[in-house]
Amino acid sequence: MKESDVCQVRFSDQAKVDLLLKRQKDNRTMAALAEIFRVLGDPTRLRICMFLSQAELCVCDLAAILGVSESAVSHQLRVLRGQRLVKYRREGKMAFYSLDDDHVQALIAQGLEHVEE
Amino acid sequence: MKESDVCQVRFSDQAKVDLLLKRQKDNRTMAALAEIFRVLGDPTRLRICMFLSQAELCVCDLAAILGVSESAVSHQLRVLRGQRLVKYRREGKMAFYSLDDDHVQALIAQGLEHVEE
DNA sequence: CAAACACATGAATAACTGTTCAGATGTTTA
DNA sequence: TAAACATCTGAACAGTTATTCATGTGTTTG
Repeated sequence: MKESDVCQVRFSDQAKVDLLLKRQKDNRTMAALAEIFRVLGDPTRLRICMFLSQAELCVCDLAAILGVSESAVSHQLRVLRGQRLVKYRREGKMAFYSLDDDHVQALIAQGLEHVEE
Repeated sequence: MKESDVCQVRFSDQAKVDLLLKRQKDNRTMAALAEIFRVLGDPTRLRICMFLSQAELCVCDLAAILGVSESAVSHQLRVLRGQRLVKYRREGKMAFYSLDDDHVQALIAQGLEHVEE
């Protein structure tokens, strides 16, 4: 019987499993990474990021463009802020949002490559 | 009163809004992209992809490494398969999974750059 | 100062999601 | 052929989440 014909774990190929477990990123990093993807995984938030990659926009601009309420946009912007995906600049009563850094745009571009294969 | 002091939409700066709306990706592409991010946004699925980027693994290997039930892994692999993020190779009763293409790994690497700033 | 305005926030609700459990499918072994 | 095995699948439940609604905060305008 070939070794590869059997589920390794049941035959305690602990070396292989241990190696993978040892090499893995720490839990905090993985949780943070999953969180970034999760945040970009909502259509409204993703579209916000797409538009912000092209222009600095205020809340009601975004609401009008996206076709959702300003309240909904504000809630989502808070989530995006929490992951440092967007930043904002206050000017009087206005709040102008933009992407926090270039990583976000690069991440979206990378995702598009997979989608538009 | 400066034009930038006012929310453009209320003053119907339709040119700006229309330009962004015209430039935007079509709904299908955006939905697909959000879906990719959403799928990678679950810690279990993300960890599966991380491990599969290092080795071809069967379901019970993954279950052992992740510390979750084989059923849960199988369910999540189906989701990953649905987005063509992973593929599998049958060999008797075993199913060996691996990443579908290099985009996935590139996407995760790009995400890590943002997290490990 | 009072009203209008842009935005933020808390609570509530409806919709969604990941895991578990029980059972099914198809393959291999004794 | 029967039992063991690896995997898959449907239903159900608990936990999470995005939006709405009402209200609060701070700024600007008349």
